[in-house]
This record gives sequence, structure tokens and C-alpha cells, in this order.
Amino acid sequence: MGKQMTEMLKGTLEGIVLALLTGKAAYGYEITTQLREQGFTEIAEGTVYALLVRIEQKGLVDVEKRPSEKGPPRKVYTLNTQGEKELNEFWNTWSFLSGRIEELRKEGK
Amino acid sequence: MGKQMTEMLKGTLEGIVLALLTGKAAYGYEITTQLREQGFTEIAEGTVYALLVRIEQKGLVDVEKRPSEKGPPRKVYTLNTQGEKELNEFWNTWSFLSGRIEELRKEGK
DNA sequence: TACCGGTACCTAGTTCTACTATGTAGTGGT
DNA sequence: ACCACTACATAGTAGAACTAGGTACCGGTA
Repeated sequence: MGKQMTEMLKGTLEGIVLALLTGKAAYGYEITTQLREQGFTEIAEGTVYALLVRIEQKGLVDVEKRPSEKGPPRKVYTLNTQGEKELNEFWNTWSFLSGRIEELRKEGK
Repeated sequence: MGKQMTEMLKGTLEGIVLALLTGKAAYGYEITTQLREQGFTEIAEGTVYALLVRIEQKGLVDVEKRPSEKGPPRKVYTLNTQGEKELNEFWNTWSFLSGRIEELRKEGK
């Protein structure tokens, strides 16, 4: 993946995944697939799993294990109240940053 | 500073500084001040200087030392051709990422 | 039976960037 | 002599994404 994109994803990928979980539970492999479909074609699987471990430890999601028809059991993640709060803060932070940056772009800077 | 903002700045702060340098050379202390004026009130001075060292080593800027009326001599940074190229890539990467994220926001996700 | 592709999860070690905390210097004013 | 402001510098820390593997379960096929 481009080095720029890698660095830019720091701090945003977590928000992206939380947003994906809004209103719809999902498991790791599924999230990876969704990210790929949405254009993030080169996000490594390991990156997603590490992130999921992190947000689980931070208490932003609830986890349930469900047997799969094919392959090992899935770990299904659901956004909880604290996760929604975190996602809200993410949108605030994002709005501020993207506002500033778009300003710079407009100024031809 | 918020932890979220800190992480989100990784990968974007460099682009922001390159954008600030477009069409107008500047020195470190000045850049720090400009960032503060534009709302990034809590960006540490040391962060800016470290970043400037990095982009100089990457060859994105030209540097000239100029005596100051007050205080030690200034190191004035000017965006060069390679820097403009890098900034261009930054805008591309940013456009893609912000496009995806705005899409997620619209979906109420 | 043996193998392979697809599904699904996991982790140790590396790299990069921003922050913390502190230090050094030059100038002008009291 | 001291202080405030200007101006630059850096060693050490933390956090997040990547690399590069590995484990495990299932179905189909040779």
C-alpha cells in the first residue's frame, strides 16, 4: 500500500470500522471483505484483527461467538453504547480536521 | 491534545505543512504560529521541527538560513519541485480517503 | 485416503509519526 | 543582571498499521 495511505489510516481506520458496525454486527473476515469492496483494497487482514482486539479491549464492542457453516467459528462484533460515544467523537475530530484541510485546499495552498 | 486527533494527524500533518508552504516560504517558528492560528492550537513546537527535519531529508524543501532581527537565525523552508509532487500525491490520497469516509457518514453508518 | 482452496482467526516483530520534556541561543527591555 | 520572547533542536515514549507468517475447520476432488 502507498506509504501516505498507511500513515493517513492511523487514527481513521478505527473510526471507519466503528462506522461499518453501526446498526449491523459483523465478524472480522466480513469486515475485511467490506473494506476491500469499499475501495480499501490493500488493507491487510492482520491489521483488521489487531484493530478488533484493540476496540474489544477498550470496551467499544460486544463480542459473541457463532458457529459457521464453513470454517472455524466467527467472532461477531456489535457496537455498544461506549462504542457509539467513541464513534461520535470520531466524527467530531474528523469534521474539524477535514474542515481545516479543505480550507487549505481552497486557498490554493 | 485529544488522543484521536494525535493519531489522525499522523500522515496528514506533513501534507498540511507542505500546503502551508505553497507559494510562500516560511520558517519553523512561523509555521508553528500559523498552525495555531488555524485552529491546531495544541500542536507541539517540537513536533513541527522534527517534521521539518524529515521533509528536508526527504528532499521536499530547500532551506536557507537568514538572520533575524530578534533571536537566533531562521531556517527558511521553500517548497521545491519534488515537494510539489509529494503535495499533489497527498491531495490524491486525501481525496480518496475523505471520499470514502464521507460516504460512510452519509449512509448513517 | 490425501490434498487443496476457501473460510476464519491470531500474533511477534518492524516501521513510522506525533508527543513529552527539556535544552540551547540570540535579542531587547527594565 | 534578569526576564520575556523569539527560534531551533533532540532523546525517549507511545500508538497504530504493516509484514510475514501460523493455526484450524470444511468441502470437493483425484
